[in-house]
Amino acid sequence: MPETPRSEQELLARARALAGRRVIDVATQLQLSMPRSMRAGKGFVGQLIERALGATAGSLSEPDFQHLGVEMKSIPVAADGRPLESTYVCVAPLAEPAGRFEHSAVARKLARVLWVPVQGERGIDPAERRLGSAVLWSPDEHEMATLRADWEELMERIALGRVEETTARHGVALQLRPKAADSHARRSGIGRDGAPTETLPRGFYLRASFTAAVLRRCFLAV
DNA sequence: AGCTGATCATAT
DNA sequence: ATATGATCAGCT
Repeated sequence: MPETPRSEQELLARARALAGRRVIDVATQLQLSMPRSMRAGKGFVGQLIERALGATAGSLSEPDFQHLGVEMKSIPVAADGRPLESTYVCVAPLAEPAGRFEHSAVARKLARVLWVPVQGERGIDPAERRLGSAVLWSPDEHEMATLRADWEELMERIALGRVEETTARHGVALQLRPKAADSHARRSGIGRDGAPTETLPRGFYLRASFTAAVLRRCFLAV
């Protein structure tokens, strides 16, 4: 297990040293065996890269590299570099939705992100998928405004007890989607009358259309 | 073909 | 139990 990087530059250098390598080679080096399938190992590649880079936050509600304030996200991409999936950000607070965007978990996690592209096409054997060149990103003014507007809209709906009628169709960049073991999971929330109720746990996700624009901008600058 | 709602594994 | 890491599968 590598030590945690001491600077952003060191983190980026380490991440870029992974570029071009296959998932199975990184796994072998860390003495990890491959899951039977991506269905059975959904988080495997992300956790593999966290280990390879020396992330520290575990399952805490903190950026992966706490001392650097950097969140690492592996992102499955097609041959043309476009993301194939949305990106999970964090759980949505359904019971105590007060607060300002600047202090939200969404804003803290997205303040600085290390994107690590990974070949994600379903036709490629998971073991054979290659890592791409990582990029560091912070939201620009426009991206930040979009994220804030989405967050405020979604949080307002939660606060007003309208989470049940809020779907993944809401939000330009950020969406609210189920985040649970299954559809029977329940979490405290706010009901239509403003009274406490039980509802399906949800998380904030970035739409693939948004991360596509982010990656385009990052790779243009490189 | 893209997207939404559902789901799988692991850490603490 | 609830956070993290995500991808799957079926519908539009």
